[in-house]
Amino acid sequence: MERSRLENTRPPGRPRSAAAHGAILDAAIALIREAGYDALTMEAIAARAGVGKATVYRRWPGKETLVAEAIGRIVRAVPTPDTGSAAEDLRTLMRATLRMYQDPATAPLLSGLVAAMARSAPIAAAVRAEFVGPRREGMRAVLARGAARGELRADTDLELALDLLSGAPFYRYLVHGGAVDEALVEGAVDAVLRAFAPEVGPITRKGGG
Amino acid sequence: MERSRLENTRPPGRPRSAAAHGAILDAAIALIREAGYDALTMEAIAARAGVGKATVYRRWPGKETLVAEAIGRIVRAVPTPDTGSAAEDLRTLMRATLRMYQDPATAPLLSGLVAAMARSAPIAAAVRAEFVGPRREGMRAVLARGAARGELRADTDLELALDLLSGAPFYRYLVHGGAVDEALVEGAVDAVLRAFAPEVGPITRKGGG
DNA sequence: CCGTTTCGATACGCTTGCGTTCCGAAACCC
DNA sequence: GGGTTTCGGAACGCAAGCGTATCGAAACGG
Repeated sequence: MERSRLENTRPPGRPRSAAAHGAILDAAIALIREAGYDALTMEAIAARAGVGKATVYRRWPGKETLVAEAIGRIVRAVPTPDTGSAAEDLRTLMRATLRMYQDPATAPLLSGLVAAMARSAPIAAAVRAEFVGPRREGMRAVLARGAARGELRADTDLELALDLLSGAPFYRYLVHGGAVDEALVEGAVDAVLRAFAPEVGPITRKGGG
Repeated sequence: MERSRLENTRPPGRPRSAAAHGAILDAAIALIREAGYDALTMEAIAARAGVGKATVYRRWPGKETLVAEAIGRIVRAVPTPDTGSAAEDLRTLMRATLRMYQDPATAPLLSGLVAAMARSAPIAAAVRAEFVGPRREGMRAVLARGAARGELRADTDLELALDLLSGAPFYRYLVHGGAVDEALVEGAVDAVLRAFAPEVGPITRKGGG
């Protein structure tokens, strides 16, 4: 292969193990799940990954940047539904959110991530870019399509609607401690749909799709 | 004063300083504000309070119980309005919430408290009892009165409404990073009022007050 | 085969914070 | 004044985690 040599002149010596790289990131996520962000130690990461500490420090200068990169591994690819009904699409998305809160392997991550975000701007940026952003954009698209279709008021404050939908289960889980269940997410969707329903005017029946 | 001697037989020796007690709790809160819960150290608390570490450990067995007691000092006495209009009362309460989020001395506490709650059940209980509970009960009372008065649907899910109202600014501040401003809290109140408005029946005009 | 680099593993020095213990001084009761 | 306890302050031993250094072995290019 001449190409690879010409394109990025492979440095001499033994190449870095991609497997080790991935194992380290996976170990970091697993440990955050189990004990939270601030119980996370570089030693534990290396041990869990079956890797020497030097192998970790060779790749990342410290815990912060490592975690920032690992964030992207938490949850992947939440497909954005588009059935033609904002109500149905919202329910689909919120049920996926519900699953996350009910998953004992994922929910404990939340408080750790919140704490990490508050303390580190790079981590906050990474969480928003890799984790919050994509989900929020998907939901925003659903709401925007609903507004365009007339299911929601044209002047709906999408950001407010998004924060209402995402904030309710988030707040209940982290602060209030109540049950994050189907009733909550369904209720939140219904409430938002009612709150931003178009004015009940002269015609306006239901059959829009 | 014979009474005090008879009632609780004061122990011999120099009595514990109430001033030191308060200074320690205040110092703990001040330090959480400045650097977050997990940057909080017993040494820093004692130093800030102008107190020896022994004086701290004589009163609390560790950081956790100390913080649990200090929580009550963060914010005091949020009077529950009762003007006869749930809309107006809600706006009053949410504006108080807004002030908390906009206060640079208070807002940074939130993420620290969330992290502390996630790690310690006693702290979680203390935060809910001293901080979240009273505010939530006040707002629940406002909503309940509104429902009784017919401003809200009789079957309104109060817990859901509360989580929507409190969750939106909470989520925006901690996760999304957007501006927590008047538009957000006013919008949230309006949205909840619309979401749980009684069915638009025959009469129902606006003049309720 | 030789030089270079990474590999997993271990040991090291360093810092930080915990919780305890001591000190002389002060405050309280008898 | 004597006995007791707390006071603020400092020192202590201990444990944990950081980031670096070193080891022999292994994986590459030339």
